[in-house]
Amino acid sequence: MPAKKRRRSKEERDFLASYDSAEFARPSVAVDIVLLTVIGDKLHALMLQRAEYPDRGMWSLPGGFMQLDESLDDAAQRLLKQKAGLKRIFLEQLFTFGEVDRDPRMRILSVAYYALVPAERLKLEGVPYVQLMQVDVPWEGEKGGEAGICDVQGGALPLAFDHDRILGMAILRLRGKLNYAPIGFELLPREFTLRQLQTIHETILNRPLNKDSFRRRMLASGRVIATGKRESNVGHRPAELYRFSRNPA
Amino acid sequence: MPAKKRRRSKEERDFLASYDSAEFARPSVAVDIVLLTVIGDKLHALMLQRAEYPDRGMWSLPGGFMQLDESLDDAAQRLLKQKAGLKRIFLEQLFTFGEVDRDPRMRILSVAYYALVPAERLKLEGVPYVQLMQVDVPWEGEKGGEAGICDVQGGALPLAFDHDRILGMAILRLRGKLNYAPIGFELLPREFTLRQLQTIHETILNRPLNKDSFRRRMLASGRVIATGKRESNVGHRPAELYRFSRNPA
DNA sequence: CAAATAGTGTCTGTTAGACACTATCAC
DNA sequence: GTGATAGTGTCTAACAGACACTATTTG
Repeated sequence: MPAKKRRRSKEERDFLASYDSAEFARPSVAVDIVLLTVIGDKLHALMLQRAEYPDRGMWSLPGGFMQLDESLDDAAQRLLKQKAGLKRIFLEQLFTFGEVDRDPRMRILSVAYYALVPAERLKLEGVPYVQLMQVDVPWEGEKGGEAGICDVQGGALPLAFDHDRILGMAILRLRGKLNYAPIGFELLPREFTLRQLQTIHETILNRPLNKDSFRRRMLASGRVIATGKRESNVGHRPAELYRFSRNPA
Repeated sequence: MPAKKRRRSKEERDFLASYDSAEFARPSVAVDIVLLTVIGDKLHALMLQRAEYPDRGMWSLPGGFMQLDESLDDAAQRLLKQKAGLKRIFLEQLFTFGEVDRDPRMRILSVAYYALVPAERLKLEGVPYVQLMQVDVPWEGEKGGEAGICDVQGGALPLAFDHDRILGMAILRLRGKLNYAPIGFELLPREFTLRQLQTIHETILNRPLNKDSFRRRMLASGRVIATGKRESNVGHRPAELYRFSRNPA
Protein backbone atom coordinates (compact mmCIF):
# COMPACT_ATOMS: atom_id res chain seq x y z
CA MET A 1 0.00 0.00 0.00
CA PRO A 2 2.21 2.81 -1.29
CA ALA A 3 1.61 6.31 -0.01
CA LYS A 4 1.00 7.85 -3.41
CA LYS A 5 -1.69 6.50 -5.74
CA ARG A 6 -0.33 5.64 -9.17
CA ARG A 7 -1.58 3.72 -12.15
CA ARG A 8 -1.30 -0.03 -11.53
CA SER A 9 0.44 -2.14 -14.15
CA LYS A 10 -1.22 -5.24 -15.56
CA GLU A 11 1.10 -7.45 -13.52
CA GLU A 12 0.18 -5.64 -10.38
CA ARG A 13 -3.53 -5.88 -11.16
CA ASP A 14 -3.22 -9.60 -11.81
CA PHE A 15 -1.51 -10.06 -8.51
CA LEU A 16 -4.12 -8.10 -6.63
CA ALA A 17 -6.93 -10.01 -8.31
CA SER A 18 -5.58 -13.23 -6.85
CA TYR A 19 -5.11 -11.73 -3.44
CA ASP A 20 -8.33 -12.59 -1.70
CA SER A 21 -7.74 -16.31 -1.77
CA ALA A 22 -7.61 -18.17 1.52
CA GLU A 23 -3.90 -18.64 0.96
CA PHE A 24 -3.32 -15.05 1.96
CA ALA A 25 -5.55 -14.93 5.00
CA ARG A 26 -4.41 -12.06 7.17
CA PRO A 27 -3.93 -12.03 10.94
CA SER A 28 -4.46 -9.02 13.16
CA VAL A 29 -1.20 -7.46 14.26
CA ALA A 30 -0.86 -5.97 17.70
CA VAL A 31 2.11 -3.93 18.89
CA ASP A 32 2.81 -4.44 22.59
CA ILE A 33 5.30 -2.40 24.58
CA VAL A 34 7.43 -3.33 27.57
CA LEU A 35 8.18 0.04 29.15
CA LEU A 36 10.97 -0.58 31.66
CA THR A 37 12.39 1.66 34.35
CA VAL A 38 14.44 1.19 37.51
CA ILE A 39 12.95 2.30 40.81
CA GLY A 40 14.75 1.62 44.09
CA ASP A 41 16.99 -1.18 42.85
CA LYS A 42 14.10 -2.98 41.16
CA LEU A 43 13.10 -3.29 37.52
CA HIS A 44 9.59 -1.98 36.97
CA ALA A 45 7.30 -2.00 33.94
CA LEU A 46 4.17 -0.14 32.99
CA MET A 47 1.26 -2.57 33.16
CA LEU A 48 -2.49 -2.25 32.63
CA GLN A 49 -5.09 -4.28 34.42
CA ARG A 50 -7.53 -5.70 31.91
CA ALA A 51 -11.15 -4.69 32.40
CA GLU A 52 -12.60 -6.88 29.64
CA TYR A 53 -12.63 -10.36 28.21
CA PRO A 54 -10.30 -12.17 28.00
CA ASP A 55 -8.14 -12.48 31.11
CA ARG A 56 -10.15 -9.81 32.90
CA GLY A 57 -8.36 -8.62 36.02
CA MET A 58 -4.97 -9.85 34.93
CA TRP A 59 -2.15 -7.47 34.07
CA SER A 60 -1.19 -6.86 30.48
CA LEU A 61 1.36 -4.87 28.55
CA PRO A 62 0.22 -1.58 27.00
CA GLY A 63 -0.37 -2.03 23.29
CA GLY A 64 -2.78 -1.76 20.42
CA PHE A 65 -3.31 -2.66 16.81
CA MET A 66 -1.02 -1.60 14.02
CA GLN A 67 -2.69 0.57 11.38
CA LEU A 68 -2.18 -0.12 7.69
CA ASP A 69 -0.75 3.33 7.03
CA GLU A 70 1.99 3.31 9.66
CA SER A 71 5.18 1.31 10.02
CA LEU A 72 5.70 -0.99 13.00
CA ASP A 73 8.14 1.48 14.52
CA ASP A 74 5.67 4.32 14.05
CA ALA A 75 2.92 2.25 15.66
CA ALA A 76 5.15 1.57 18.66
CA GLN A 77 5.93 5.27 19.03
CA ARG A 78 2.28 6.21 18.70
CA LEU A 79 1.24 3.70 21.36
CA LEU A 80 4.01 4.82 23.70
CA LYS A 81 2.66 8.35 23.43
CA GLN A 82 -0.98 7.27 23.79
CA LYS A 83 -0.48 4.91 26.71
CA ALA A 84 2.28 6.63 28.69
CA GLY A 85 2.52 10.14 27.28
CA LEU A 86 6.17 9.53 26.42
CA LYS A 87 8.16 10.58 23.37
CA ARG A 88 11.83 10.43 22.42
CA ILE A 89 12.89 7.62 24.71
CA PHE A 90 14.79 4.44 23.85
CA LEU A 91 12.48 2.14 21.89
CA GLU A 92 13.51 -1.01 20.02
CA GLN A 93 11.79 -4.02 18.51
CA LEU A 94 12.03 -7.10 20.71
CA PHE A 95 10.41 -10.12 19.09
CA THR A 96 7.26 -11.20 17.29
CA PHE A 97 5.02 -13.66 19.08
CA GLY A 98 2.98 -15.80 16.76
CA GLU A 99 1.49 -18.81 18.51
CA VAL A 100 -1.88 -19.69 17.00
CA ASP A 101 -3.81 -19.60 20.27
CA ARG A 102 -1.99 -16.83 22.09
CA ASP A 103 -5.22 -14.82 22.08
CA PRO A 104 -8.47 -16.77 22.54
CA ARG A 105 -10.52 -14.34 20.43
CA MET A 106 -8.78 -14.67 17.10
CA ARG A 107 -5.45 -14.91 15.41
CA ILE A 108 -3.38 -11.97 16.61
CA LEU A 109 0.34 -11.59 16.11
CA SER A 110 2.10 -9.47 18.69
CA VAL A 111 5.12 -7.48 17.57
CA ALA A 112 6.69 -6.62 20.92
CA TYR A 113 8.86 -3.57 21.57
CA TYR A 114 10.75 -2.62 24.68
CA ALA A 115 11.39 0.92 25.87
CA LEU A 116 13.59 2.41 28.58
CA VAL A 117 12.79 5.55 30.55
CA PRO A 118 14.36 7.22 33.59
CA ALA A 119 12.08 6.95 36.60
CA GLU A 120 12.20 10.76 36.90
CA ARG A 121 10.53 11.27 33.55
CA LEU A 122 7.73 8.90 34.50
CA LYS A 123 6.97 10.87 37.63
CA LEU A 124 7.21 14.20 35.83
CA GLU A 125 4.75 13.23 33.16
CA GLY A 126 2.08 11.98 35.49
CA VAL A 127 2.35 8.22 35.26
CA PRO A 128 1.80 6.79 38.75
CA TYR A 129 4.76 5.43 40.65
CA VAL A 130 4.47 1.96 42.18
CA GLN A 131 0.92 2.24 43.50
CA LEU A 132 -2.02 1.85 41.17
CA MET A 133 -4.34 4.54 39.91
CA GLN A 134 -7.03 5.24 37.37
CA VAL A 135 -5.81 6.38 33.95
CA ASP A 136 -7.37 6.88 30.56
CA VAL A 137 -6.67 3.73 28.62
CA PRO A 138 -7.56 4.04 24.93
CA TRP A 139 -7.55 0.28 24.58
CA GLU A 140 -10.03 -1.17 22.11
CA GLY A 141 -13.41 -1.43 23.74
CA GLU A 142 -12.03 -0.86 27.20
CA LYS A 143 -13.73 1.69 29.39
CA GLY A 144 -10.55 2.46 31.28
CA GLY A 145 -8.71 0.28 33.74
CA GLU A 146 -6.08 0.32 36.42
CA ALA A 147 -2.53 1.06 35.41
CA GLY A 148 0.68 1.13 37.33
CA ILE A 149 4.41 0.85 37.35
CA CYS A 150 4.88 -2.65 38.69
CA ASP A 151 7.86 -4.50 40.11
CA VAL A 152 8.52 -7.22 37.56
CA GLN A 153 11.77 -8.65 38.89
CA GLY A 154 10.17 -11.52 40.76
CA GLY A 155 7.66 -12.59 38.15
CA ALA A 156 4.86 -12.90 40.69
CA LEU A 157 2.37 -10.69 38.81
CA PRO A 158 -0.44 -12.63 37.09
CA LEU A 159 -0.13 -11.69 33.43
CA ALA A 160 -2.65 -11.97 30.59
CA PHE A 161 -2.06 -13.82 27.30
CA ASP A 162 1.61 -14.67 26.76
CA HIS A 163 2.75 -11.40 28.27
CA ASP A 164 4.91 -13.17 30.85
CA ARG A 165 6.99 -14.57 28.01
CA ILE A 166 7.22 -11.14 26.39
CA LEU A 167 8.23 -9.46 29.64
CA GLY A 168 10.77 -12.17 30.38
CA MET A 169 12.32 -11.86 26.97
CA ALA A 170 12.55 -8.07 27.34
CA ILE A 171 14.50 -8.42 30.57
CA LEU A 172 16.83 -11.00 29.04
CA ARG A 173 17.40 -8.81 25.99
CA LEU A 174 18.21 -5.84 28.17
CA ARG A 175 20.60 -7.94 30.23
CA GLY A 176 22.35 -9.23 27.13
CA LYS A 177 22.56 -5.81 25.56
CA LEU A 178 24.34 -4.36 28.60
CA ASN A 179 27.42 -6.39 27.71
CA TYR A 180 28.11 -4.52 24.53
CA ALA A 181 25.91 -1.43 24.44
CA PRO A 182 25.85 1.56 26.80
CA ILE A 183 22.16 1.07 27.33
CA GLY A 184 22.15 1.87 31.07
CA PHE A 185 22.20 5.60 30.32
CA GLU A 186 18.68 5.41 29.00
CA LEU A 187 17.44 4.72 32.53
CA LEU A 188 19.19 7.72 34.13
CA PRO A 189 18.77 11.50 33.94
CA ARG A 190 21.10 13.45 31.66
CA GLU A 191 23.70 13.88 34.40
CA PHE A 192 24.49 11.02 36.74
CA THR A 193 27.20 9.64 39.00
CA LEU A 194 29.11 6.48 38.26
CA ARG A 195 27.57 4.93 41.38
CA GLN A 196 24.08 5.51 39.96
CA LEU A 197 25.13 3.91 36.69
CA GLN A 198 26.56 0.93 38.53
CA THR A 199 23.33 0.49 40.49
CA ILE A 200 21.40 0.44 37.21
CA HIS A 201 23.69 -2.24 35.84
CA GLU A 202 23.46 -4.27 39.04
CA THR A 203 19.70 -4.08 39.03
CA ILE A 204 19.42 -5.25 35.45
CA LEU A 205 22.01 -8.00 35.82
CA ASN A 206 20.66 -8.91 39.27
CA ARG A 207 24.13 -9.33 40.74
CA PRO A 208 26.69 -7.08 42.45
CA LEU A 209 29.50 -5.61 40.35
CA ASN A 210 33.03 -4.73 41.38
CA LYS A 211 33.24 -0.98 42.00
CA ASP A 212 36.78 -0.42 40.76
CA SER A 213 36.42 -2.58 37.71
CA PHE A 214 33.11 -1.03 36.74
CA ARG A 215 34.52 2.48 37.09
CA ARG A 216 37.58 1.62 35.01
CA ARG A 217 35.51 -0.06 32.33
CA MET A 218 33.11 2.85 32.00
CA LEU A 219 35.84 5.51 31.87
CA ALA A 220 37.88 3.45 29.42
CA SER A 221 34.88 3.00 27.13
CA GLY A 222 34.86 6.72 26.40
CA ARG A 223 31.05 6.73 26.62
CA VAL A 224 30.93 8.78 29.85
CA ILE A 225 32.37 12.27 30.08
CA ALA A 226 32.95 14.21 33.28
CA THR A 227 31.03 17.46 33.53
CA GLY A 228 33.23 18.96 36.26
CA LYS A 229 30.09 19.36 38.39
CA ARG A 230 29.43 17.39 41.57
CA GLU A 231 26.42 16.28 43.53
CA SER A 232 25.54 18.22 46.67
CA ASN A 233 23.67 17.59 49.92
CA VAL A 234 24.58 13.93 50.02
CA GLY A 235 26.02 13.47 53.49
CA HIS A 236 29.35 12.25 52.21
CA ARG A 237 31.96 13.20 49.67
CA PRO A 238 30.01 14.26 46.57
CA ALA A 239 30.59 12.26 43.41
CA GLU A 240 31.40 13.79 40.07
CA LEU A 241 28.51 14.07 37.60
CA TYR A 242 28.94 12.49 34.19
CA ARG A 243 27.13 12.67 30.90
CA PHE A 244 26.65 10.11 28.16
CA SER A 245 28.68 10.62 25.00
CA ARG A 246 27.17 9.23 21.83
CA ASN A 247 30.52 9.35 20.02
CA PRO A 248 32.98 7.25 22.03
CA ALA A 249 36.25 9.18 22.41
CA MET B 1 -8.53 -18.76 16.40
CA PRO B 2 -8.33 -21.57 18.95
CA ALA B 3 -7.86 -25.09 17.70
CA LYS B 4 -11.04 -26.48 19.23
CA LYS B 5 -14.43 -24.90 18.57
CA ARG B 6 -16.24 -23.96 21.77
CA ARG B 7 -19.26 -21.88 22.67
CA ARG B 8 -18.42 -18.18 22.61
CA SER B 9 -19.31 -16.07 25.63
CA LYS B 10 -21.29 -12.85 25.27
CA GLU B 11 -18.14 -10.81 25.86
CA GLU B 12 -16.35 -12.67 23.16
CA ARG B 13 -19.25 -12.21 20.75
CA ASP B 14 -19.37 -8.49 21.47
CA PHE B 15 -15.69 -8.21 20.78
CA LEU B 16 -15.93 -10.10 17.52
CA ALA B 17 -18.89 -8.02 16.39
CA SER B 18 -16.76 -4.89 16.59
CA TYR B 19 -13.87 -6.50 14.83
CA ASP B 20 -14.46 -5.54 11.22
CA SER B 21 -13.89 -1.84 11.79
CA ALA B 22 -11.10 -0.12 9.93
CA GLU B 23 -9.25 0.13 13.23
CA PHE B 24 -8.36 -3.53 12.97
CA ALA B 25 -7.28 -3.56 9.34
CA ARG B 26 -5.06 -6.56 8.85
CA PRO B 27 -1.81 -6.70 6.89
CA SER B 28 -0.54 -9.72 5.04
CA VAL B 29 2.26 -11.47 6.88
CA ALA B 30 5.11 -13.07 4.99
CA VAL B 31 7.76 -15.29 6.54
CA ASP B 32 11.14 -14.91 4.81
CA ILE B 33 14.11 -17.12 5.49
CA VAL B 34 17.82 -16.38 5.33
CA LEU B 35 19.36 -19.83 4.87
CA LEU B 36 23.07 -19.42 5.53
CA THR B 37 25.95 -21.78 4.94
CA VAL B 38 29.71 -21.49 4.63
CA ILE B 39 31.37 -22.61 1.39
CA GLY B 40 35.06 -22.10 0.79
CA ASP B 41 35.64 -19.39 3.38
CA LYS B 42 32.62 -17.39 2.20
CA LEU B 43 29.15 -16.96 3.66
CA HIS B 44 26.47 -18.08 1.22
CA ALA B 45 22.69 -17.85 1.28
CA LEU B 46 19.91 -19.53 -0.66
CA MET B 47 18.39 -16.94 -2.99
CA LEU B 48 15.64 -17.05 -5.60
CA GLN B 49 15.55 -14.92 -8.72
CA ARG B 50 12.14 -13.32 -9.07
CA ALA B 51 10.25 -14.14 -12.25
CA GLU B 52 7.30 -11.82 -11.65
CA TYR B 53 6.33 -8.31 -10.69
CA PRO B 54 7.69 -6.60 -8.68
CA ASP B 55 11.49 -6.49 -8.88
CA ARG B 56 11.52 -9.09 -11.64
CA GLY B 57 15.02 -10.46 -12.18
CA MET B 58 16.31 -9.39 -8.80
CA TRP B 59 17.24 -11.88 -6.11
CA SER B 60 14.99 -12.47 -3.14
CA LEU B 61 14.93 -14.55 0.00
CA PRO B 62 12.85 -17.72 -0.01
CA GLY B 63 9.60 -17.17 1.83
CA GLY B 64 5.84 -17.24 1.70
CA PHE B 65 2.72 -16.22 3.52
CA MET B 66 1.89 -17.33 7.02
CA GLN B 67 -1.32 -19.34 7.29
CA LEU B 68 -3.88 -18.58 9.97
CA ASP B 69 -3.70 -22.06 11.43
CA GLU B 70 0.05 -22.26 11.95
CA SER B 71 2.41 -20.44 14.30
CA LEU B 72 5.17 -18.25 12.92
CA ASP B 73 7.75 -20.88 13.84
CA ASP B 74 5.71 -23.56 12.13
CA ALA B 75 5.39 -21.40 9.02
CA ALA B 76 9.16 -20.93 8.94
CA GLN B 77 9.73 -24.68 9.23
CA ARG B 78 7.18 -25.41 6.53
CA LEU B 79 8.76 -22.92 4.15
CA LEU B 80 12.25 -24.23 4.84
CA LYS B 81 11.03 -27.68 3.85
CA GLN B 82 9.14 -26.43 0.79
CA LYS B 83 11.84 -24.16 -0.56
CA ALA B 84 15.02 -26.04 0.34
CA GLY B 85 13.89 -29.53 1.31
CA LEU B 86 15.50 -29.11 4.74
CA LYS B 87 14.27 -30.18 8.16
CA ARG B 88 15.78 -30.18 11.64
CA ILE B 89 18.38 -27.50 11.14
CA PHE B 90 19.05 -24.41 13.24
CA LEU B 91 16.19 -21.94 12.70
CA GLU B 92 15.52 -18.81 14.72
CA GLN B 93 13.41 -15.69 14.37
CA LEU B 94 15.46 -12.68 13.29
CA PHE B 95 13.34 -9.53 13.09
CA THR B 96 10.04 -8.26 11.75
CA PHE B 97 10.19 -5.72 8.96
CA GLY B 98 7.22 -3.42 8.83
CA GLU B 99 7.84 -0.38 6.66
CA VAL B 100 4.63 0.71 4.97
CA ASP B 101 5.99 0.65 1.41
CA ARG B 102 8.42 -2.24 1.66
CA ASP B 103 6.31 -4.09 -0.93
CA PRO B 104 4.77 -1.98 -3.72
CA ARG B 105 1.74 -4.24 -4.09
CA MET B 106 0.20 -3.92 -0.67
CA ARG B 107 0.92 -3.83 3.01
CA ILE B 108 3.00 -6.91 3.82
CA LEU B 109 4.89 -7.47 7.06
CA SER B 110 7.88 -9.75 6.80
CA VAL B 111 8.76 -11.86 9.81
CA ALA B 112 12.31 -12.89 8.96
CA TYR B 113 14.00 -16.05 10.17
CA TYR B 114 17.55 -17.19 9.73
CA ALA B 115 18.70 -20.77 9.40
CA LEU B 116 22.11 -22.45 9.42
CA VAL B 117 23.01 -25.59 7.51
CA PRO B 118 26.31 -27.41 6.85
CA ALA B 119 27.27 -27.10 3.20
CA GLU B 120 27.42 -30.92 3.03
CA ARG B 121 23.71 -31.26 3.78
CA LEU B 122 22.85 -28.83 1.01
CA LYS B 123 24.74 -30.89 -1.51
CA LEU B 124 23.35 -34.16 -0.22
CA GLU B 125 19.77 -33.03 -0.46
CA GLY B 126 19.99 -31.75 -4.00
CA VAL B 127 20.14 -28.01 -3.59
CA PRO B 128 22.62 -26.67 -6.13
CA TYR B 129 26.04 -25.57 -4.97
CA VAL B 130 27.25 -22.14 -6.06
CA GLN B 131 26.09 -22.21 -9.66
CA LEU B 132 22.49 -21.49 -10.52
CA MET B 133 19.90 -23.97 -11.68
CA GLN B 134 16.22 -24.43 -12.30
CA VAL B 135 14.20 -25.51 -9.26
CA ASP B 136 10.56 -25.87 -8.42
CA VAL B 137 9.65 -22.73 -6.55
CA PRO B 138 6.18 -22.88 -5.00
CA TRP B 139 6.13 -19.09 -4.70
CA GLU B 140 2.77 -17.42 -5.15
CA GLY B 141 2.04 -16.97 -8.84
CA GLU B 142 5.56 -17.81 -9.91
CA LYS B 143 6.04 -20.37 -12.62
CA GLY B 144 9.46 -21.34 -11.29
CA GLY B 145 12.60 -19.28 -11.30
CA GLU B 146 16.32 -19.47 -10.85
CA ALA B 147 17.65 -20.40 -7.44
CA GLY B 148 21.13 -20.65 -6.10
CA ILE B 149 23.45 -20.62 -3.16
CA CYS B 150 24.97 -17.16 -3.53
CA ASP B 151 28.03 -15.54 -2.02
CA VAL B 152 26.56 -12.80 0.15
CA GLN B 153 29.67 -11.58 1.90
CA GLY B 154 30.31 -8.67 -0.44
CA GLY B 155 26.76 -7.43 -0.75
CA ALA B 156 27.03 -7.01 -4.53
CA LEU B 157 23.92 -9.02 -5.39
CA PRO B 158 20.94 -6.89 -6.48
CA LEU B 159 18.19 -7.78 -4.01
CA ALA B 160 14.43 -7.30 -4.24
CA PHE B 161 12.30 -5.42 -1.68
CA ASP B 162 14.19 -4.71 1.56
CA HIS B 163 15.90 -8.09 1.43
CA ASP B 164 19.35 -6.49 1.58
CA ARG B 165 18.48 -5.15 5.02
CA ILE B 166 17.16 -8.54 6.10
CA LEU B 167 20.25 -10.34 4.85
CA GLY B 168 22.54 -7.76 6.46
CA MET B 169 20.79 -8.09 9.77
CA ALA B 170 21.02 -11.89 9.64
CA ILE B 171 24.79 -11.71 9.17
CA LEU B 172 25.15 -9.22 12.02
CA ARG B 173 22.99 -11.36 14.29
CA LEU B 174 25.07 -14.43 13.51
CA ARG B 175 28.26 -12.49 14.18
CA GLY B 176 26.97 -11.21 17.50
CA LYS B 177 25.70 -14.60 18.55
CA LEU B 178 29.10 -16.21 18.04
CA ASN B 179 30.39 -14.31 21.06
CA TYR B 180 28.20 -16.14 23.51
CA ALA B 181 26.64 -19.12 21.76
CA PRO B 182 28.30 -22.16 20.18
CA ILE B 183 26.47 -21.52 16.97
CA GLY B 184 29.37 -22.39 14.64
CA PHE B 185 28.63 -26.09 15.05
CA GLU B 186 25.43 -25.69 13.10
CA LEU B 187 27.48 -25.03 9.97
CA LEU B 188 29.68 -28.15 10.29
CA PRO B 189 29.10 -31.89 10.00
CA ARG B 190 28.62 -33.86 13.21
CA GLU B 191 32.35 -34.51 13.58
CA PHE B 192 34.82 -31.77 12.82
CA THR B 193 38.33 -30.58 13.60
CA LEU B 194 39.07 -27.49 15.64
CA ARG B 195 40.68 -25.95 12.55
CA GLN B 196 37.40 -26.32 10.64
CA LEU B 197 35.53 -24.69 13.50
CA GLN B 198 38.01 -21.83 13.56
CA THR B 199 37.59 -21.30 9.82
CA ILE B 200 33.82 -21.07 10.30
CA HIS B 201 34.28 -18.47 13.01
CA GLU B 202 36.76 -16.52 10.91
CA THR B 203 34.43 -16.54 7.93
CA ILE B 204 31.49 -15.25 9.95
CA LEU B 205 33.51 -12.64 11.82
CA ASN B 206 35.44 -11.76 8.66
CA ARG B 207 38.75 -11.55 10.50
CA PRO B 208 41.57 -13.95 11.42
CA LEU B 209 41.57 -15.48 14.89
CA ASN B 210 44.47 -16.54 17.06
CA LYS B 211 44.94 -20.30 16.75
CA ASP B 212 46.12 -21.02 20.28
CA SER B 213 43.59 -18.78 21.95
CA PHE B 214 40.72 -20.13 19.87
CA ARG B 215 41.66 -23.71 20.69
CA ARG B 216 41.96 -22.95 24.40
CA ARG B 217 38.66 -21.11 24.47
CA MET B 218 36.77 -23.89 22.71
CA LEU B 219 38.21 -26.66 24.87
CA ALA B 220 37.63 -24.65 28.06
CA SER B 221 34.01 -23.99 27.09
CA GLY B 222 33.22 -27.67 27.45
CA ARG B 223 31.09 -27.53 24.31
CA VAL B 224 33.46 -29.65 22.19
CA ILE B 225 34.32 -33.21 23.11
CA ALA B 226 37.11 -35.26 21.56
CA THR B 227 35.95 -38.43 19.83
CA GLY B 228 39.39 -40.12 19.84
CA LYS B 229 39.10 -40.40 16.07
CA ARG B 230 41.31 -38.50 13.64
CA GLU B 231 41.06 -37.30 10.07
CA SER B 232 42.92 -39.27 7.41
CA ASN B 233 44.42 -38.68 3.98
CA VAL B 234 45.23 -35.09 4.70
CA GLY B 235 48.90 -34.78 3.74
CA HIS B 236 49.97 -33.71 7.18
CA ARG B 237 49.50 -34.69 10.79
CA PRO B 238 45.80 -35.56 11.10
CA ALA B 239 43.75 -33.50 13.53
CA GLU B 240 41.52 -34.97 16.20
CA LEU B 241 37.80 -35.04 15.41
CA TYR B 242 35.46 -33.37 17.89
CA ARG B 243 31.74 -33.38 18.47
CA PHE B 244 29.42 -30.73 19.82
CA SER B 245 28.16 -31.24 23.36
CA ARG B 246 24.80 -29.71 24.16
CA ASN B 247 25.42 -29.95 27.91
CA PRO B 248 28.62 -28.03 28.65
CA ALA B 249 30.83 -30.09 30.95
C1' DC C 1 63.68 -37.54 3.48
C1' DA C 2 60.44 -32.77 2.73
C1' DA C 3 56.13 -30.45 3.29
C1' DA C 4 52.40 -29.33 5.84
C1' DT C 5 49.49 -28.84 9.59
C1' DA C 6 48.35 -30.48 14.61
C1' DG C 7 49.19 -29.72 19.10
C1' DT C 8 52.05 -28.11 23.48
C1' DG C 9 54.84 -25.04 26.54
C1' DT C 10 55.91 -20.65 27.89
C1' DC C 11 56.31 -15.68 28.02
C1' DT C 12 53.99 -11.15 27.95
C1' DG C 13 50.55 -7.58 28.08
C1' DT C 14 45.86 -6.50 29.37
C1' DT C 15 42.16 -6.56 32.40
C1' DA C 16 39.00 -7.94 36.33
C1' DG C 17 38.80 -8.48 41.14
C1' DA C 18 40.36 -7.43 45.73
C1' DC C 19 41.97 -4.47 49.16
C1' DA C 20 44.13 -0.59 51.36
C1' DC C 21 44.36 4.03 51.57
C1' DT C 22 43.21 9.00 50.99
C1' DA C 23 39.62 12.78 49.92
C1' DT C 24 35.56 15.39 50.79
C1' DC C 25 31.17 16.23 51.96
C1' DA C 26 26.94 16.69 55.95
C1' DC C 27 26.30 16.99 60.55
C1' DG D 1 35.55 15.61 65.30
C1' DT D 2 32.30 11.14 63.18
C1' DG D 3 30.05 8.72 59.47
C1' DA D 4 29.62 7.78 54.93
C1' DT D 5 30.78 7.38 50.25
C1' DA D 6 34.10 9.04 46.35
C1' DG D 7 38.10 8.14 44.18
C1' DT D 8 43.23 6.32 43.65
C1' DG D 9 47.18 3.06 43.86
C1' DT D 10 48.73 -1.43 43.80
C1' DC D 11 48.85 -6.36 43.96
C1' DT D 12 47.15 -10.77 42.02
C1' DA D 13 44.82 -14.11 39.09
C1' DA D 14 42.94 -15.13 34.65
C1' DC D 15 43.31 -14.94 29.99
C1' DA D 16 44.39 -13.55 25.08
C1' DG D 17 48.05 -13.05 21.85
C1' DA D 18 52.49 -14.34 20.24
C1' DC D 19 56.05 -17.43 19.30
C1' DA D 20 58.95 -21.43 19.57
C1' DC D 21 59.10 -26.04 19.54
C1' DT D 22 57.67 -30.94 18.95
C1' DA D 23 54.48 -34.51 16.73
C1' DT D 24 52.49 -37.01 13.01
C1' DT D 25 50.80 -37.75 8.79
C1' DT D 26 51.30 -38.05 3.06
C1' DG D 27 54.12 -38.56 -0.67
